[in-house]
Amino acid sequence: MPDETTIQAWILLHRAHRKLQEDVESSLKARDLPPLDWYDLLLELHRAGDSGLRQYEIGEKVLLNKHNLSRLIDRLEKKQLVGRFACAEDGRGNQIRITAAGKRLLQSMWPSYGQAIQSRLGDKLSSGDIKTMARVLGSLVDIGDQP
Amino acid sequence: MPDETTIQAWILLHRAHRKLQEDVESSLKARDLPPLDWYDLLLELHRAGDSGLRQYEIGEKVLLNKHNLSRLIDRLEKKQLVGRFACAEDGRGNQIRITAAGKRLLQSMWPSYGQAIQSRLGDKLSSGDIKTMARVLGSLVDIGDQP
DNA sequence: TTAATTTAGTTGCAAATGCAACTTCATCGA
DNA sequence: TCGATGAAGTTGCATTTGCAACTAAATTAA
Repeated sequence: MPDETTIQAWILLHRAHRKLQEDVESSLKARDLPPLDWYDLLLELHRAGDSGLRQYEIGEKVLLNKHNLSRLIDRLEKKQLVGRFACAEDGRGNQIRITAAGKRLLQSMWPSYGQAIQSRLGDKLSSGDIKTMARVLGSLVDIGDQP
Repeated sequence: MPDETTIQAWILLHRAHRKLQEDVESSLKARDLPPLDWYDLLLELHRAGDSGLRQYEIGEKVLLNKHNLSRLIDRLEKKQLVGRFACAEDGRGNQIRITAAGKRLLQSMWPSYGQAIQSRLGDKLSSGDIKTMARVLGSLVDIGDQP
């Protein structure tokens, strides 16, 4: 059973996440920009370059399950921000690629998004604490799923 | 604008949260137990004692906005886990109090919940890292909302 | 005191999420 | 080589969330 500090850390992970998420989300919305998920996904595709990514690869990166991802991509595709293309190696799957409009959106979101991150996180913590936070959370994410 | 580490910390906050949340949530569901939010809310009410809490007080604690909280309480009330009572001091509001059944549920959830937290968090990090994580995240949550 | 503004909470509606079932294609083992 | 099993995505349906508008009571201001 977890000790008090572990419980506290768990609860704070929730609350910190919820608070920052809502803050940043609402500052995007105030500028009529799409939600965070869109940015996340487009950024991964942008980084992936011209070959794009398979859906399951995106899912692994952004930790989104396949049915929600499928519908998220539906929305982005409808706005012409990404494209679905048949996959040569695997007839079941498809390659997802970012479009020029997708890249433009990415760029146009960054000023607001970056500023929100900076004011909610960067300005609130010392750079040492930020580094520590990244290290500790990173080890939680990277660790496999062995029970 | 945020530096690379800050961006990384931000992204990892999301992914760590999502991963742990889904893990724990699914291990509750596997035992036919209600979701995390229920536990959170019931725990706050339990801690608050016999006088209960106003809805807005709960909202501040669990960082839930009022309309979602209102409906969360609807669900708990329907299951007789909490009760809504008229508030003497303020005719608009109501006091929320946990019922005996609510306390029983809290107890029955703890073994699964606690174990999930321990295996996902407690066992993965050193106790020093957990303490650090609690401290850093805590400072993010506590800090007020000055822009 | 009365009118204007805020605050607590609720509700209707649209959008997003979770779950389970389904289709289609790959792959593995006999 | 073929049949069973599994993986990649999609979709229907129920639940949950977010947004905006609403009611009702408290607070403030004139």
